[in-house]
Amino acid sequence: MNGRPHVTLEDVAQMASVSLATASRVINGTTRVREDLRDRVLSAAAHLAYTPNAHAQALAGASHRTVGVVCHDVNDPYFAAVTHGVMRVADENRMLVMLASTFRDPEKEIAYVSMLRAERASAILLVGSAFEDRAWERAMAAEIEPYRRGGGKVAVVSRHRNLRVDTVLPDNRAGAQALAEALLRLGHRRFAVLAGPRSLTTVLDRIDGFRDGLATAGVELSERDIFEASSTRDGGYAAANDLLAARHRATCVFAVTDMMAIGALTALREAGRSVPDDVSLAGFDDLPVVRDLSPSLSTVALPLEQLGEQAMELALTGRAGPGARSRSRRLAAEVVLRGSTARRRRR
Amino acid sequence: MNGRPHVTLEDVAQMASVSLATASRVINGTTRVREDLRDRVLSAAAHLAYTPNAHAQALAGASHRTVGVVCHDVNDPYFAAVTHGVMRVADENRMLVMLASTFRDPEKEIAYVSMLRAERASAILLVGSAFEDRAWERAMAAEIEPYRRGGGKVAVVSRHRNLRVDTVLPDNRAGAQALAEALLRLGHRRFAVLAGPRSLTTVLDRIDGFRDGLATAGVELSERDIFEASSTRDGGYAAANDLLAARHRATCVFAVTDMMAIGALTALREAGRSVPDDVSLAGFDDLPVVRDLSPSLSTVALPLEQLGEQAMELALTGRAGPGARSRSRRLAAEVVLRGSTARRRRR
DNA sequence: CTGTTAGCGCATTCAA
DNA sequence: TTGAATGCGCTAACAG
Repeated sequence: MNGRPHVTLEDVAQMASVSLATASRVINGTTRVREDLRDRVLSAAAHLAYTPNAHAQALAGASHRTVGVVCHDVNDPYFAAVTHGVMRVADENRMLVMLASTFRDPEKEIAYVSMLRAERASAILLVGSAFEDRAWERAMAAEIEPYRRGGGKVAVVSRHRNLRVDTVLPDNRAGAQALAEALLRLGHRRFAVLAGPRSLTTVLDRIDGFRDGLATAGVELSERDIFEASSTRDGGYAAANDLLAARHRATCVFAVTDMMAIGALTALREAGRSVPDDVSLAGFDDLPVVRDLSPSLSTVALPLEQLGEQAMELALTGRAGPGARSRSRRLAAEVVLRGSTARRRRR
Repeated sequence: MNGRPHVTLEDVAQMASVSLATASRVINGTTRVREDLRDRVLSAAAHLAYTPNAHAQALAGASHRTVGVVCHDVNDPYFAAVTHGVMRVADENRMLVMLASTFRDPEKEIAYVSMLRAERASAILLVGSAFEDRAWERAMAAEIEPYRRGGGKVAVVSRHRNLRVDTVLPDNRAGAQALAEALLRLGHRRFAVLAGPRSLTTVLDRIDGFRDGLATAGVELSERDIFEASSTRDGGYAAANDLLAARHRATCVFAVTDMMAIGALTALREAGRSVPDDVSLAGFDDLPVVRDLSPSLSTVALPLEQLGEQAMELALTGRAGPGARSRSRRLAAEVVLRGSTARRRRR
């Protein structure tokens, strides 16, 4: 910011021939001010196109209406939907959102929290899976704790061990288990999983839940049934091709995220495999677009926008300080069977 | 921000037994400082988990590394992709992005620019179509101009009349025209358009371009061939149903955005119309997901992430002040024919 | 090289 | 009710 200096409250006060204090009072509506003075200040402000300097306000002690949100990738519809929920609540509370996208780089996640801390954001929201990595957890805690000690509120979406903060928890494990049971009911007995990086808690939870569900029918999921790739459309595409190359005999494939399922669907189609006639396919998340695929995708529905809304609400209503007991809201996941899964056919 | 006061540079200086200035120099690396002092400051800072107060820094004159981005809807993949590009460049420059989503409300767009102005964001990016409305244009200009006068940089993606700012311009008109010509070449002569609100410049440009393209073959597009709805998936779904209800005899339908085309595709499928056998369908934008639809969508490809990257670059390299001549970068749009469009069949 | 000091723009005491 | 004065935390002169 250079160029001609900004219009300041001082300028407004001068033009209105009142003191700085009076001008401040008018702008903030804190105290009653004589009608005519008020009018003079207001019209001076309008005339000069005055806008308060949020930095000065923040520094002078007025609380700052900014929240920080850190997600893995804005371009992924999952995060876009959750962020949308966050923004709705932020908007209702006239707050500005500083959104950081880490490009799935754990280091960046910590760096951004640090920047947000510098910005004195009144709350920081971590949206997206934690990383299962002791060093990362420690580094994150080293940022989060002093932040909370300084009065910052923190809320996270998804499970973060060792971070005693308010949490909104999509029920990944139970959802995946219910999905497994539903797929078993369709007659399937041979499964494969297209998984994102096992370093993500979310991925682990979904695999574990799915495995547990299969176990209820005595079906086992071995390491060779799991194809790991990145949690993206291209990851799903690659993982599905790996599965094909391995000549895996699954009659039903579970992709741990809808984005991966979308990539897998195309890979299967390109390989001449019909979904669901040759192989059934299910995802997880229920992104808006999966209903428009053909076949439409069976999946586990998560209330994506609510995830964001509730995290934001927790952050807004949170009592500051690390002393406050951390709250946790669990949101149910629901199995939705659509066209991409079919009853297993006899040969 | 309340709770226990924050750790300040003063605290660090005290703990390191140096002056405030020295501590500042060490933290910012501006000047050489004696080795041992440097170490003492650094270890004190680490020990106290010190983070500079960005507000104080900004107020004291250090330029603020924050940019504001205003888009219509983070949940729409178009904006998500453009924003992704913005974030990439912002990240490379260690800048924080304050992202506002207006929920397609013109009023909010102006309110957010005002807030961003208060935040003294070093640049403001307007992503997404302008509104064709004199009052809106005036109100927006009333925010933008004082902002630029104060040294703020502004860049926009898409055409904004009467806002003399740096612009990144996807070639909507030429793209739509080229699409029309390609569709004519497939033998189509009866067309319909599913359009977003005509209050958006982008929508108008695309319709006009399409009409011009048809005109080259003497094909006219009348008002009755245009079905208007919101620029969303649901809007496309509704518009397609309107078209069906009107028993429109188009052999080819152009949806002005891919999101609308996605909704239309489902509507047509639900109505038992095969795409492209019964009717061809084309969109605009080339969202990543449209390749994974079935049939894959013919569309006009825009370099979405580049749109965001270039806007951000313009803002970063921009000379401040309204005096600076505004620059404009035009990005080409390219027709991509996929499975959703077919040669017109004889009956 | 290091320390002292003067603001940055505002909210908020404290006096009047 | 209004005005004058203080300080928020920091950077950037300036002086030593």
